[in-house]
Parts: sequence; structure tokens; C-alpha cells
Amino acid sequence: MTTENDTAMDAAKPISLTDQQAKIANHKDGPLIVLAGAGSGKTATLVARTGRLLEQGVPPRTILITTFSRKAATEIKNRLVAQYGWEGEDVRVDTFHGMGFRFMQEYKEHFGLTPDRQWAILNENDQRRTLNEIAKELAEDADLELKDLRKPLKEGLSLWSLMKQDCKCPANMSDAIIELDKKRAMQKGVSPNAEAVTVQDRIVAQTLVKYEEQKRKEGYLDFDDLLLQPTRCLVKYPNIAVGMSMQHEYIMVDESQDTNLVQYLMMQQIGQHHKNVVMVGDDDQSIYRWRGAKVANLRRFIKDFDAPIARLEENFRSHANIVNSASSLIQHNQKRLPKKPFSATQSGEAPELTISDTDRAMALNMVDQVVEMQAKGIPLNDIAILYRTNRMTTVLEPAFKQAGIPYTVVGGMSFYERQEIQAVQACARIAYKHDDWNALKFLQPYIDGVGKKGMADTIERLKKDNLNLLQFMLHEAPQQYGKAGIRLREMVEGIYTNAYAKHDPTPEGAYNMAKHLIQWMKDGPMKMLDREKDDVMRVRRSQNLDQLIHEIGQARPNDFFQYMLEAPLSDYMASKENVEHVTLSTVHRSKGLEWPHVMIAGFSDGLMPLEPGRLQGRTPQKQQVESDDDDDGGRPEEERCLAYVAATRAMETLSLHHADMYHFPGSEPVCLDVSPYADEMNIVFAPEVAHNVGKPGSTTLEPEPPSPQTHQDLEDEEIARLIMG
DNA sequence: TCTATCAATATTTTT
DNA sequence: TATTGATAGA
Repeated sequence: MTTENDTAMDAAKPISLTDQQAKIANHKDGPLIVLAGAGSGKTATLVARTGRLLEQGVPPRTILITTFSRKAATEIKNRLVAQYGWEGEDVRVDTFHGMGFRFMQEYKEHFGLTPDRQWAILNENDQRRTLNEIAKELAEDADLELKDLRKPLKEGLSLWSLMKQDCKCPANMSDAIIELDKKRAMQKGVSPNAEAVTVQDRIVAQTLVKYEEQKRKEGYLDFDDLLLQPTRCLVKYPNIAVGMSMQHEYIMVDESQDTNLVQYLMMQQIGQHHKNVVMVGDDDQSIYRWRGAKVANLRRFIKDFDAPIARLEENFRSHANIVNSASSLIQHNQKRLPKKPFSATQSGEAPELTISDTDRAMALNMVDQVVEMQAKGIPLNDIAILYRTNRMTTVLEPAFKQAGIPYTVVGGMSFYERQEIQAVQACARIAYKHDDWNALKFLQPYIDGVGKKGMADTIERLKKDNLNLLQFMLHEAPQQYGKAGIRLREMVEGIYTNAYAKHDPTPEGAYNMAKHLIQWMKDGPMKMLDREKDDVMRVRRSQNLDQLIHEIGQARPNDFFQYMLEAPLSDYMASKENVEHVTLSTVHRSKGLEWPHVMIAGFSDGLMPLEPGRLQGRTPQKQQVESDDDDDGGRPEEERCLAYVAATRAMETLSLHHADMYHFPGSEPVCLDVSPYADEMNIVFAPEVAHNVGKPGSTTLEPEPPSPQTHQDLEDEEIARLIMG
């Protein structure tokens, strides 16, 4: 949303390209890797190349652009449509996950599913619940409690996910134990030691193996399945891969530094026949290694495809001072592909560092700075505040709220993760996939008199006796379960009459169904809104539901069920589009976006980088341990990439904010030093500090505590500076 | 025995 | 801000 201004502008008229860009845009057949620095206009170049292909008569449907997020996909799609009309509309722009899902639906029979059996995607809630249930049972056998397994299970799941992204998914417990141990060792930089496996580890491994089995049996997919299963299928059935490659004659992979191994292999399987693949990426901006992304994919592509290298090094986005600071920072990373970013634009203001006593004071200073900018006539939409971790919002939000400055928090929870939206999803899922027990569990809190236990027992019966949901709920449940049974029937009946029976696979049908279904959920026996005690929340939930209806009206999907089914893959955020607002976002979420004025909150050693004092290159003990992960410089380098990404979002001004002390809810107060990146960026101190309120938990002996100044002082100083020029 | 309700608690980054 | 855990109530 934040870049809508420039998107609209860029989209309106095809941009004139530089020679470098034009060369890439004119590349037609064969592989190519594009190392595109921050702000180098890579999206514009990709769009232009698509245009050239269309001009040369390449059918739009055979052009595929994969992006990192739905949001990025939508943005590219919008530009294509704006510039090339219906042809642009027909170009495929999608995430790997989205592609995978559609692929699996098309080739259902290759995944051991009968055509009448439906898939559903497990969202994070479903996943956690499923794992807990399996683990609980196993834990009881071993005389353990679920809570003893919480942490190991969480860790195990993330390792499991990483393994699946590396195309490994052990099918039995002993393999699982070994592989999990290996992966854990690799993460921690120690040697694997299968001897030291604890009871908890065994149960976790067993849980995960069972989880996989259960998913397959019941027709569920998690995020990793959407990549792993199609890729395996493509490898196993080369004729399908050939078919796919004929469907996708030209492939462009955006943000390819953040693709993982499965994604790479998926691309390779499809692309290897014609080799018309363009990978675009920037190893300096690889910030997702922690979840399996492999920068080595860039090098691997060069080797596998024998791809020539093209570079986009000129930064059109940022003033020279920002570019210089940022590149001086990133040069401290050892492992990077050679490149020399530069900016030909005016030098602009140098990045500034402001130091406050406490997090609260920092927030107030940032608010002040925003107010100043506002006074200069800068629109709020031009300002973004970036931070490393979401909990920074607990400090920032109150400050902005109090000052009455409109803001939007990006991240945290996405629209589709909200309870009320997930409830709608659950109804859609049940209507679409009658045996979606997970969805049924999700609706349990909305059924009076039916608790967790009651629902679990009912589902157990349905599963065991292989009963039809509708049949059972409509006829047997009311007789067998009394009042609760009647409630169950009401719910299923409602879903049946409002969704299933009204199914009409057209955009209008989808819209109407959403309207009816949601109306019923609000007013019917589920009484979704009545249940909410908090007035503010009730209004918000109601608005969210209305927003969903509106969204479906806009998106015009051909099928309501399909749309809701893919909701977990969507990163749509409901935001106040029409109100001018400051954007608050994590650095991760800011990838690919830009703002004239960027402020970084929490520029401290321990927040950015997150682990303090660990800057000396690679983590110490990392060696000998199996080197299929040769690529990166480990965590410290990734942290620097993050700071680099944050800094390069700025077009005109960049200001960094550090506080000596942070006190986040739920954890002890901490005193932190200024981020070591300040030096690496050659930052000048801006010693004026307006707010030094609050009480430092312990005194810090930082570069002489700046004398507290009042709000007024700051303004005077600012005015003086402006007058002086 | 199961459900509903209230207080406590925890937060790296997310397709 | 959810989810989880303890407790009272049906």
C-alpha cells in the first residue's frame, strides 16, 4: 500500500530504461542472472522485459513471474495490466506456494487422492492444534505432560520445516530422530550426537512423523507440503515436468536470494528444458536464511544453467549519502558477490542518529520528528518507521496514538489470521471439504454447550465410524447429544443452506455467498458478535467481516471456496488506505518497499543486530559439520543484511533511533549500547535530545549523557537551524 | 465431568 | 493481544 503513489506513477507511463536495464529487458532466450542492488529498478526492468516478450508474440500465458509474496505479485500484476492491458492480465504472476497448490489440485491423482476428496491448507493454528493433540497422546504413554513438550515441539517443528525445505522428510521415527538431530546440530554449530537423544526428542520425532501420516490420510497440506510435494512429483514424473515447461516458456524469479532449495528445484525442473529462466536477486538483501532461504541458489543457478551475469548497480531510489552509508555498512560482510552500488542523484542529508534515555523517550522523540516533518509539509504517507521485532510496536503505538498521528501497523497479524475471518474460512472449508475436522474444531467456541472435549469426542466418532458429517449432524446428533446436538445441527445446517447449497462459481456468486454466510454468522445461532464483550473489539470484528465481503467483491474470484481456501497463503493487510498515515513495519515486511523518509526504531546492539556483540564474522564453533550449507556468513551477516535493507528503503532522509534502556512488557528491562552498525555506516551523532523522561533502570556511562532539553528547546533549535540554512 | 470465565503470561523475523 | 491455566459453576 505504501508504494501506491509511485506504483501508480510508474504504471501510468512506461519508464525510460537505462542502458543496463534495457539490455536486461531485451534479453529473450536462455538463462540470465541479474544481480540487482537496492533501488535499482529491478521490478520496472522485469515488467519491461515482459513487455518485450509480449511484443515479440510470446503468448502471455506462457510467461511466469514468481515473487516472494502475494503482495509483490499483485503489485507486478497491476503494473503489467496498466501497461499492457489484457495481455498483462494473462501473464502468470504468483508465489511458489500458490503455484504449488494449484499444481497439486490439478494433479490430484499423483498425490494419492481420489478426485472427490478435497484438500485443505492447514494454517498455523490448525498445525499447532494437530501437533499438540498427537503429542499429548504420546506424552501420556511416556508419563510426560504436554507442557514439558511445548518447547521441544516448537523447536522440532521449525527444524522439520527447514528439513522439508531442504527436500528431506523422514518417513519413520528413527530416521526422523537422526535427521532432526543433524539439523539441530547444524543450527547450533555443534556436532550431531544421536546418543544424546532425550525422551522428549523421541516423542517430538514421533509426533512429526505421525503428523505427516495424518495429514496425508485426511487430505491436509501445510506450507511446506505446497513446495515439497509438487517438486517431488516433478522429479518423479519427468513427463509432467516437460508439460509444465511447455506451459511456462519464460520464467522470471524475483527476490531469488530468498528462495529455498525446494523452490530452486521446482524452478529447475520446470525450466531446465528450455532454460529461459531469469533469476533476479541481491545477496546483500537476503534476510530469510533463518527460514531456509539459500543465497547459494544464485551461484548454483549460474553453474546449473551456465547463466551469464548482468548487474544493476545504480540506485535510483536514495540520495547519495544514504547509499554511501548503506554500502559502507554492507561492505563489512565477508561473503558477498562483488558489486559496487552507486547513486548518481544529489547527495542529500546524511543519516542521523538520535539517542534517548528510554524506549518511551525514543518513541516521543520519533513522534516529535514526525510532527516536524508534517510541519514542513511532508505527507504522513511518505514516512515509515522500521524496527527489528514486532514488540517495538508496544512502545511506538501508544506514543503515536497519544499524539493523534494516524498510523498503520504492517505485520503482526495479517487480516486472514483474525479470529472472525478464520471462522468464515472454517465454514467455507467445511462446505468444501466435509471431512475437515480441523475447521470444525475452529468453530467449537461458537457453539453453545459444546466444549473442547465434546467436540473432540464427536469428531473421534465421525472419524472412527467413517460417518458423513451432514448426515450425522442433521439427524443423529440432535437425538444423541440433546441440547448440544441441536446446536451442532443448527450450525451445520446454516453452513449447508448458506454456503454449500448456494454454490455458484461466478464472481457474483462468490460475493453473494460471502454476504449471506457472514450475515448468518453474525446474526444466526453462532452469534459471533454477541460473544465479544469488548465494545471496541466487537465493532472491529464486525468491520473486518464487512471488509472481507468488500474484498471478495473487489477480487472477483470465480469461486468463493477456492478463494477462502487459499486465504492462508495471502498476506493481505486491511489498512486505512484513504487516511494519510505513518507506516510502522518490521524490516522483514518492508522488503521491496520504499519511502521518502525512513526512521529506524531500536538502532541498538541487541535489537539490530538482535544478538549483541556477535559481530565478528561467523559464529565461532561452526565447522566440520557437513557443509551443504556453505553459503552464508551465518547469523551476524544476515543481521547486517537486515540493517542494510532497512537503510536502503529510504529515498531522502534516514534517521536512526537508539535508547539506552528498553523495557518491553513480559521481559526484564535491558540496557543496550548503540548499534555497532552506526560506526560501520559512518554516522554522525545528533546529540539534541528532547525527551529524557522515565527512569533509567541503571545509569549508563555512554558518551556523556546529553542534558535533558524541553520540547520547546528542540523546536527553537530546529527553527534556528532552518534559518541558518 | 465438562463448560465458561477470568487472570496471567509471553513475544525474532513469516510464505 | 491471543492463548493458556486455574477456578468456579452447571
